[in-house]
Amino acid sequence: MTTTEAPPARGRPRDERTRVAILDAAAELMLENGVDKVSMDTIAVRAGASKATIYRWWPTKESLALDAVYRQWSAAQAEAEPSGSVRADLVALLTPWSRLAASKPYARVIAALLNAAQSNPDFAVQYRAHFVEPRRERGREILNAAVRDGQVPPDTDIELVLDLLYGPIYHRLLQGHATVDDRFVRGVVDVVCAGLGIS
Amino acid sequence: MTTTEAPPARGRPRDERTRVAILDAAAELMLENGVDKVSMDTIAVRAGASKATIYRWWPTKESLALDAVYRQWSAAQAEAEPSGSVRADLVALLTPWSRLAASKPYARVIAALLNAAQSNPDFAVQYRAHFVEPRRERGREILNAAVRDGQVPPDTDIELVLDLLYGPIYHRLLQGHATVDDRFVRGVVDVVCAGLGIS
Amino acid sequence: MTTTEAPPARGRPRDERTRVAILDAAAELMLENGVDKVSMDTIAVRAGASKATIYRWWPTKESLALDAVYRQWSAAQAEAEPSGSVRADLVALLTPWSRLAASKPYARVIAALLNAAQSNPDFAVQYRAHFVEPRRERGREILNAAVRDGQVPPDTDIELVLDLLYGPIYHRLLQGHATVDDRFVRGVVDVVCAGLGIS
Amino acid sequence: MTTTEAPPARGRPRDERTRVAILDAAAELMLENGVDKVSMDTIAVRAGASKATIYRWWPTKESLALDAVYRQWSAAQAEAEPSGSVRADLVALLTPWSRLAASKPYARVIAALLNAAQSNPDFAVQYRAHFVEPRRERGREILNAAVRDGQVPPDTDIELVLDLLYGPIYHRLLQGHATVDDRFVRGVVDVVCAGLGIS
DNA sequence: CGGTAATCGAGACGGTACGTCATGTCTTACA
DNA sequence: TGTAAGACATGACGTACCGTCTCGATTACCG
Repeated sequence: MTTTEAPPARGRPRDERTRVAILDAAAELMLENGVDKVSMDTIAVRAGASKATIYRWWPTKESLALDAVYRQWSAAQAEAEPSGSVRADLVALLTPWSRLAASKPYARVIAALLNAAQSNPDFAVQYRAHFVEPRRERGREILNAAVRDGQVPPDTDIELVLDLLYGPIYHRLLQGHATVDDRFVRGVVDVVCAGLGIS
Repeated sequence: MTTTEAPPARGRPRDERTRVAILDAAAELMLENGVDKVSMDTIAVRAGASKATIYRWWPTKESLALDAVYRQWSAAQAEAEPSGSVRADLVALLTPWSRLAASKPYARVIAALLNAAQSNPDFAVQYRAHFVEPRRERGREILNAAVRDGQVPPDTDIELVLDLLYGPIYHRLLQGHATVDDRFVRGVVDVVCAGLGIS
Repeated sequence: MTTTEAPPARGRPRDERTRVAILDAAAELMLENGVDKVSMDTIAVRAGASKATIYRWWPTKESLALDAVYRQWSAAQAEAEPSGSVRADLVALLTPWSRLAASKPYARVIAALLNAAQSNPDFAVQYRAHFVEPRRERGREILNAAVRDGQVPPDTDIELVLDLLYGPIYHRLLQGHATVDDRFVRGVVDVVCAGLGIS
Repeated sequence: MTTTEAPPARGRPRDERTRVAILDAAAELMLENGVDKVSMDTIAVRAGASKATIYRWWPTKESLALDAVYRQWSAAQAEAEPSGSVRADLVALLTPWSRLAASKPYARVIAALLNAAQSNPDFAVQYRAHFVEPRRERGREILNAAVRDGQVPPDTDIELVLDLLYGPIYHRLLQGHATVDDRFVRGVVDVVCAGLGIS
């Protein structure tokens, strides 16, 4: 049984340092100024790269923004141990994430990605696959385990519960009408748990 | 006590038909194509107006989008009678609104406004004053009445509850990972009411 | 009898100073560096104009080069009096023109126009209408007059004679294998006149 | 006196088939589309060669164009026997050459070379050494022989006569205001010979 | 036969200019 | 004064070439 060999890789290989420089430059500029206010030229100059090189690997500014921010985003993820308590697990899931999201002007970038996703279904898929689904999946596991344990009734609409958990946090992040802090996250989890009949 | 008379109005008065034509053209084009894909030139041509006239009354494209869409939005509002049941009142508040929001590609425009608001605090205030606060205020009244009635404990964090109600719906509208229908809205209200200890 | 009135001219009129600034900048830069070595951006900056404004009035760099150089070219034209002598008239026609052509690196610009004309029939027509035909026409008049006078046989192929007069001068200008001076021009006219049987 | 031996030739020798493939591809593409419209990438792909290989042997696109077209050009040359008649010898010199030049869009390539030569003295030398001098030299021989024979006065300016012969043909080829056919060539030779006092 | 040296194809890369498009301001004439 | 028409400066866009580079593979000579 032979593993599929990597192809011989003809031609000059992609320069990893350039790739990283572009992503770093994009992330820094976009977080500081917002995606729309940053030009591809500026990113190219900051990265010491060529605009053509950027377009060779990222078709649009938004796809670059997604990769660039996701790089920081995913680097700052820590998995928590399941504790047996649904409430505690949900708080442990949401709190670090909400702290990260509120720690820098990520909301501005998220809003830009969201905006781009509205008119581009392919990009919407990319966006959800990176920023939405992984986090929902973790929540889904916690809730499914709770159903198996009998802590939550078996006819519970898990997807609805996930929206009840993430929706309010996104709401505050994006609309900016109030701050997102640990108290708020705990409050959301408390009401939802109470609503599901969890002690 | 005299009502404040309109000022003498020197020169040619503002043309109301032009104002409406601009708003209509902007709303139609932006709903169909998304705010970013529509240029001010296109709106001007469609409205039979001059670009200078548009900029005279609206400083940015987003402020025009806000006015244009809010005009349709507010025209389609109906106030429901308070029924005595918190749950029923909340459903009566959220359902027509969620139907409206999902009836056309409003989410695309909302996302654009939200995006603009991230980098422009003044516009963020405008946005919230038009699209967020009026609806929250209606919900706030319902919940405050419930507190007065004793249906809800007096230490309830009303703002958090409002986010629990609106957040999930906005979440689905913007992220597009699932549809917003009456069942979903009722589900949200059910869990939240249960969480608050409402029968 | 009413002269055809110019139409009311709606909108902001074209800025004549901008037009002249663009032509001057283009002429100066192109003569100094050659058409190909000058970028539209550079011309725009030098003219204090916008690139978009240039493209609004001139579709290609070559069409701009044509207008710009023709402006200098045509300004430096002086008409000579017919003297009765074909030879003298031809010398009087060709000498000032050849001096002008050799006075600055016009040949470099002409070569660029010629090159562009090879692949663009419409531009070729423009080029000939500006740089070739007016001068040929003057020569044609002289030669036709000579035919009427009987100085030249009536079956003379005028167009061929014109090519015999202009061809050698263009040849030296473009190929650069020898200089174009008054002696050369007179020599060309002498041989051609002798070939036509003119005393 | 020893002929300088080729050096021992270390390393892999140059691939002759590649050289020919590049020249063929360049000639075909440039004649069909014009030098400026053809990119080095396109030539490389058509030739099945690498762009780096092209640049290794030809410093600029124009130098490649020169080699590529000269290859066809020189392959189609036939030497005519001296006949004793100057007029006949000149016609025999110019006619096959003018036929060749007019047989394909060579003028377009010539114009590009000429254009490049205007801004690059070294290339101008190359151009003349390939396309101008060999032909002039043949004409020079004919005319010098005519001087020796006494058919032409000894004080004749041979270079001027050469320009009178080649200039008009180049003029029509490049300016395109009239066709170059055998009649035209014979007409040029006739007038020039008459001008020189040749029967 | 193994090492050294050059050539070659593939293709990534930095850079420059292109020609287009949208924004927001302006200048004119008309209402 | 308000407005339509439309010119204009500004600046970003996304593309196309240029000429250089870095690989791995190839092909000769040379020891």
